[in-house]
Formats: sequence, C-alpha cells, structure tokens
Amino acid sequence: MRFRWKRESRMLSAVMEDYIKAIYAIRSDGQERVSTSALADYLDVTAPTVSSMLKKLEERGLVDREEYKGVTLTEEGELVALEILRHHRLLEAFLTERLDYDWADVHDEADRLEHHVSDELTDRIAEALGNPGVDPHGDPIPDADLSLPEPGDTIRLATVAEGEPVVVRRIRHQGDEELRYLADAGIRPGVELEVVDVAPFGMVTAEIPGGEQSLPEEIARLIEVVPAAEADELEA
Amino acid sequence: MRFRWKRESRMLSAVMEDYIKAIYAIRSDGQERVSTSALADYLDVTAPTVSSMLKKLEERGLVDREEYKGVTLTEEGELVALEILRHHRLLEAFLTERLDYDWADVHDEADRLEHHVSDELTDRIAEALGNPGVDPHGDPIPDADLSLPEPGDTIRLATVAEGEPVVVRRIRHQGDEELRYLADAGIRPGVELEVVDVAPFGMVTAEIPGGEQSLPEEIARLIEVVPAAEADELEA
DNA sequence: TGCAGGGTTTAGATAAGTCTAATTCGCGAA
DNA sequence: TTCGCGAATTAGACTTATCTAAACCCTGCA
Ligand SMILES: [Mn+2]
Ligand SMILES: [Mn+2]
Ligand SMILES: [Mn+2]
Ligand SMILES: [Mn+2]
Repeated sequence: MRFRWKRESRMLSAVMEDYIKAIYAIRSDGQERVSTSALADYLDVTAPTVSSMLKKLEERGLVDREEYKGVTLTEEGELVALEILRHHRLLEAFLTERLDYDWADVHDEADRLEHHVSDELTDRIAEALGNPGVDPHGDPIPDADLSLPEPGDTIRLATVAEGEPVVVRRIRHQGDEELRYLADAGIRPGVELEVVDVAPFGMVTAEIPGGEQSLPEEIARLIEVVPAAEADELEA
Repeated sequence: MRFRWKRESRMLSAVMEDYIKAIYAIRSDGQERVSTSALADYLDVTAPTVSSMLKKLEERGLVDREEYKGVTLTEEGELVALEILRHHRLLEAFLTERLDYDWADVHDEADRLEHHVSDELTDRIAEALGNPGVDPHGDPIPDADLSLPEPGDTIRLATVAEGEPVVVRRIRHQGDEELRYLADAGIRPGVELEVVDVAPFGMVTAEIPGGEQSLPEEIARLIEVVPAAEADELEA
C-alpha cells in the first residue's frame, strides 16, 4: 500500500540498484562518504564507469554527490537500499528454510533474484516464514515498512581475547565463496567457539565443537560474535 | 545487462530468451515458419528490431532463417525454449501451491523470474512440488531432461457443440489479464461447463457451476476443453 | 505478365552501461 | 607556496536493444 507506488515510479535498473546497495554496504562498513574508487573496487568496474553512474543517481535524487569527494545516499536512496536488502535476505531465508538450500549457498541466487521479485512476492515470502528478523547469515531483515531491526552489539572474531567463549552471530559476506569456506570449516551462526591462539598476520585459531580451526585474518574479520554468557542470557 | 549461463557455456540475455520463447509459442500455435511481423506483433516491438535480433539468433545457431521468409527454431533453440518454459511453469506452480497466489495472478511474476532463476533452483522447486506434469493453467511442464509431457487431445471452447458437457483442461494466455478475466467469470482448469449458445461474432454462452457466462470469441478461443465423459474416464 | 502494396530489411539514431586514454583536480610533501 | 602523484572526471568508443525513415523484395491481382 505505502511504498508500492514509489517502486513503480522509480523503475530503477538492476545495475542502479546494485550501485545503491554497494554505497549502502560500504558506508555502513565505516566510511562516511563513499568514494568513486571504493565503488569501482567493490563492483569490479572502472572509475569512469562509476563516475558517470553517480551522476545519473544524483539526477534521480538517490545520492548526494560532491565532485571529487564522493557520495552519500539520500533518504530515498536509503529506502531503495533497504528494499533490495529486504528482498535479498528474505530470499536467502526462504531458499534455506523451504527449498533445502544450505545456508552457505544462497547468496548468489538471492543476489540475482533480489532485482526481479515483486514486493508482493517478497511480502508473501515474509508471511510464509513468519516475518523473520534475521537471515541465515545473521543479517537483520528490514520489515515491510523498511525499518531495520537494530542488531545487537557484536565484536569481530579477529578482536576476541584468547580463552573467551563466544557465539557466532553474523557472518559478513559478498558472495557464496566466503560462506562456503566457513561452512566447510564448521563455522556458522549459532556455533559456540573459543579463540585459542592468534598468530602473526592475524591468523586466528579457534576451538569449535568438532575440533580446532585456523582462519586467515580476512576470514576471521568477517565473523561477528557475542560473548557466550550474553548469548545464554538471550536464550533464557 | 544480466546474462545467464547455459550448459554449453551459452550465454543468452533475457531479451533473446523472450524471442526464442515467442518463436516457440507462435510456431506451436500453428505456423510452420514464424514471420518477422508475427514476432513484432507478439513481442510489441517494431519489425526492424525483430529483423536484427533474428540475425543475431541465427549467428548463435538458435534459429534457421530464410530472408523474407521467417525463422524456425534449431534443435538448440528448441531446448532453450523448453528450458525457459520449465522455469516459467514451475514458478507458476510453486507460487500457486506454496505461496498462496491465485492461479490467475502468477503469470507476470513468472514471466520476469524465468530468466533469472538458476536450473538448480528450478530443480529444487520441481522436487518440492513432486515433479508436477502441468502448471496451474494446464500447460505441460518439461521435465529435467527437457522432454515435454504429451498433453492429451483437447478442443477449443469456441468450437464445442451446444449441449455437450466439457471440462476445462488448459487456458492459453500471454499475461495475467486474460486469466483474471476468466477467474472472475468462474472459469478455471477442472471446471465442468456446457455451451448453451453461440451468438454472432463467436460470443459463447456457457453454463458453469455458478450460473451462466458469456464470453467474447477472443476469450473463448483461449480455453481448451475435453468432453466430460473423457475427463471422467481419466479420473477413474 | 506486370506492378502496386505490404511485409522485410537496411540505414542511421538513441539510451544504458561499460571500457581505455587523456585530462583535470586535490592534497600532502618539499 | 608550489609540485607532483594519485584520484576523479571528461572524451570518445563499443555493445545491446530499441526506434523511425527509407529502400528493397515478394506476390497476388489486373
Ligand atoms: Mn547475502
Ligand atoms: Mn545474508
Ligand atoms: Mn504463464
Ligand atoms: Mn502457465
């Protein structure tokens, strides 16, 4: 009812939606303003390509742009990002829960479909799943009015002290590849683990239910955890 | 531009897939060779647009083309058509059976998604539904090796004799619009009806479970039926 | 048999999204 | 304060899919 008409009148291409999603992802990863080169890097295109696309997004009122300084999402751009994120995460949840996909194999499929499913279908999926708050990777799912559930505080596995038991809450990812790696290592949201060693270059060795696992820093950095004590509280 | 990978690393755009589907649909509707203008009409584009696309499809080995005479699908083109049809019809069946869609509201959604779902997802949907042989409109669903179940013989409602009880088997359609019209008229696959009158211009009046319905020729022509006697046999 | 009208193709333009090469800008170091 | 280097933008080209206008081919009717 509310935003449906907006989406129609917006009529963004899948490519534009990907730029908006990328700006949202990079910004929420720390940066205040998102640079042309950061986007080029993230989307695997050249800087001139990004530059011209940012001008189009500015014309459409989706980003605020300052020459040579980068962009930020406008309020409308933010809504677009949340809408696509809602599609993406609900698709991931649905594939996992209703079509027997492994949690580590749903991202790429969702990443394509997110641009083509209607809001109607998305809402039906949400309904069928009982309006879940998080997807299979622990990412919060924007609800129908596009407000994002506040995720609880977490810390990166790379910064956890040795000997402190923690529970995996969320796994950042850009593709199925990292997820597959972690799935094969026996790590997934909900698993309890304990860091037993941090070697040079950030290599983290953790004890997990099935034994021990060593993870390179780039991977350990993707894992968000909470202290096991806190996790227990929430269960109760 | 979004592309999909085919088994022989054959990459087709959604647009090309739509042309292949259209050629398949028009040809299976009688024509042996499909003309440029028939395609332009069906796809709602101009003749020059079709002409240039047909040359590209010929280069890719998907159609056999004869200048000024039209095209036919090659064996490979036929497989592409069947693959997309499998996606489309399984999506329609899934939306109807698992996400509470009305059978008359699934075509347009499936028509977009068919180009973006992977074969993997399609197979999982088929599995979840128990490998159905027909979709909600009575269209046969190609199985995993792309062989199309032979649909039983049917006749068009427009040609049914007055007073002969028949059962609706299949409803041809190009969009949700015709389906919505029929759904609102109380006609859907499985419904038993009897033609009570054929007026000038092909207007068909039929008795259906809820009363009587008059259908314009363009609509009546879309409905495929079998004699009620035959239908009963199959039930038994 | 010939030609006119209609369907088909060619020619040339446009919009989206991408690239490489060239140019311009900003900012930290000298 | 000025340079120079890297980041950003501009310029120009290419591909896909579409259009309109013009030229071309086929065929049925005279
Ligand atoms: Mn994902
Ligand atoms: Mn996710
Ligand atoms: Mn359909
Ligand atoms: Mn159908």
